[in-house]
Amino acid sequence: MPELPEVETIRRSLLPHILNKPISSGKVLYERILQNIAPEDFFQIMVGNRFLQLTRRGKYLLFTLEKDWVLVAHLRMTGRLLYVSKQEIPLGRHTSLYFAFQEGGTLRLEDVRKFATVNLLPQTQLQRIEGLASLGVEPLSEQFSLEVFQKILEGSSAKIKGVLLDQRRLAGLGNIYSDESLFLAGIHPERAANSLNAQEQKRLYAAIILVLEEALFYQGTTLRDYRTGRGGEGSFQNKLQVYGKKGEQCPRCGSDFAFKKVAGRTSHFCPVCQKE
DNA sequence: AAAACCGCCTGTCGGC
DNA sequence: TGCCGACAGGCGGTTT
Repeated sequence: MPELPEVETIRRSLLPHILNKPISSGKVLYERILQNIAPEDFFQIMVGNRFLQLTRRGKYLLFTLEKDWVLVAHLRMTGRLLYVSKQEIPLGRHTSLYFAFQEGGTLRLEDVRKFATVNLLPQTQLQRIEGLASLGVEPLSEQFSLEVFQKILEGSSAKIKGVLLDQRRLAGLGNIYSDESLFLAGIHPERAANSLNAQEQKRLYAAIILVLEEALFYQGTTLRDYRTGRGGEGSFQNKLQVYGKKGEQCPRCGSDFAFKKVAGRTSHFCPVCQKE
């Protein structure tokens, strides 16, 4: 499931292929992907237009177009964004939307489970996308200081796992990197966020940054659906310590890993290294 | 006000 | 072998 490192990898891998190329045509095959606009209006704006910039905020990708339009994409669970150089290659079975560039090549959004969303709106209206407007701090930015993180933790008595997943507090963590960060820091997912002592706060802060940076270096985690913008697989799945390790033992202490639903998601942790 | 729960979707897997 | 329920998890909306 694309989290921050995956979405950032997609951004970087699409960037060299899609900028400043006039869009000559396109099609929506799953209409409900368009959140705020009808297909006819959508293509009226898109055809003849060009992507000028591609940026990321949390798990959102923002394609800036001419005339101040912005296409905002969120891949949710199984969405993929792919640049395919040969226009003739048939569309995948789960293609929801594609654009063809005048000079050849297509940009495609594929999504098995159809949760992905696309909005097209003027730059000045971006705040209309509630989830985007309310995003918290970017964990790989300079704004994410230890002090900022401490404020987040101390401001909530909810379970730490739920706080890490709350995009309004911290933008970009999903289930995989939350579990990996908590394991690395040795903190139980059900601890109250405001119960962490200064040392634990610091460990978790460092763990989040380390895990995200390493995952980004390895171009994300491909367990099933995730692909880069060019169709490649990431390799951080080979570096996972705890996520998906059912039936295996903790590399640190040898105990059997534990599993439990916390904040609605399966949490993976070591019951010995991560005491409640 | 915050937290828990549900619906959206389809493919995969384990059990019988 | 084939069927079926459970499960995967991000997020918005609803309920508690």
